[in-house]
Amino acid sequence: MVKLSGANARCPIEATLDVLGDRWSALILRDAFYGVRRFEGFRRNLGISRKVLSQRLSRLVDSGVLRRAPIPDQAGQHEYRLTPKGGDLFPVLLAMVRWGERWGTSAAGREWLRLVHLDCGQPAHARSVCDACGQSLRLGRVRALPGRDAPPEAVESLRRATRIGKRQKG
Amino acid sequence: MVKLSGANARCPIEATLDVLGDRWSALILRDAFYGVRRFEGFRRNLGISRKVLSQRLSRLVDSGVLRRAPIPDQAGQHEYRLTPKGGDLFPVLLAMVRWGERWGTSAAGREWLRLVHLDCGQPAHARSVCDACGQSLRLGRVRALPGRDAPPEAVESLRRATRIGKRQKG
DNA sequence: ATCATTGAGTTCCGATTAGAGACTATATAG
DNA sequence: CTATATAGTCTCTAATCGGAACTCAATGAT
Repeated sequence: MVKLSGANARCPIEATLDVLGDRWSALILRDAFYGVRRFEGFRRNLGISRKVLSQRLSRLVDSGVLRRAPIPDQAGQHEYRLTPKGGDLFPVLLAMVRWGERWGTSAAGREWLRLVHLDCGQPAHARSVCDACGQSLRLGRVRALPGRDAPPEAVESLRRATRIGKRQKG
Repeated sequence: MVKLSGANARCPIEATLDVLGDRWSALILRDAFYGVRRFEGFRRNLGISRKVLSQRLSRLVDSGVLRRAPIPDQAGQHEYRLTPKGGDLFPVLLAMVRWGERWGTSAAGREWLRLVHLDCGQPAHARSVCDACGQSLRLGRVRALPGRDAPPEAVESLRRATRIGKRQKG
């Protein structure tokens, strides 16, 4: 599952999944947003094996969302911090929080996590709005089209999406 | 990676990852948003093996984000459609698109996918705003605290997050 | 009526990956 | 000089993946 899928490798969602599409990587980033920075911190919080944690951290550093920085006055030790590229994943995590609060198993009425928006003091519930008009982006009101630089395979995929199996007889 | 992590299983992000935390599941949902509905449609678009596709679809149906519906006048055939629970994952996908467009490998200036917001006719770029005050939710301006119903382990995790390894000497 | 095709899976196999746990290396504390 | 914490690496077994072949039902073509 590490391999990219060739022609689709540039689809923006797949690009994001290269970083977040693995459960452990996503959880590590979640913890990074919570403020965890050190190897042992991630390990204890997540209960992940050292081997896998080591691999995932390396991969996250390689892909530029975390950076491995030495700790001053603490020779030989270092910490993993979010880069701007990594911090920009915040909206994805927020959207996940939102969904989990609404639909997660036995989430009904439960408050596991309290995110507070410091600018207004209210609980931070994320809403997706259109950057251009400011209105909520709702599923039937957004149309997906192949972009200017979509490879032919992708154009075909998108065009084929609704048609497969509809058995166009004529 | 299928197992839930015990005490943390109710964290809303983990609840979301139970559905989206596997690359194939995420890609299947992406295709579902594009309009793909049938087994062979997913298979051809994704190049996924039949076995894994079958497993993933079953899991997505079991978790309630897709529903398996018979096709009228097409005996024995059926299609997979997003449920309201599944459709509500749209903001997560939109946030992923946004990140991939900004940071994906060689995404610079490329337009692979064109999402159009039908309400305003402009390209649909998602922005995360606070449901309460309407302002953008930015990383440093959101504080994570244990919620009312957080289990003790989670409280400790969140409290420990920034402290591990800081070697509190006193 | 028979044969081929398509849709939707299931089964088997070899290769990859995950997780548990032991081992290592370095630095600090006592 | 020994014990402990940090940050890994190594080994072994068990689960999982992709690919290919096989199944089975419903059409479509001859």
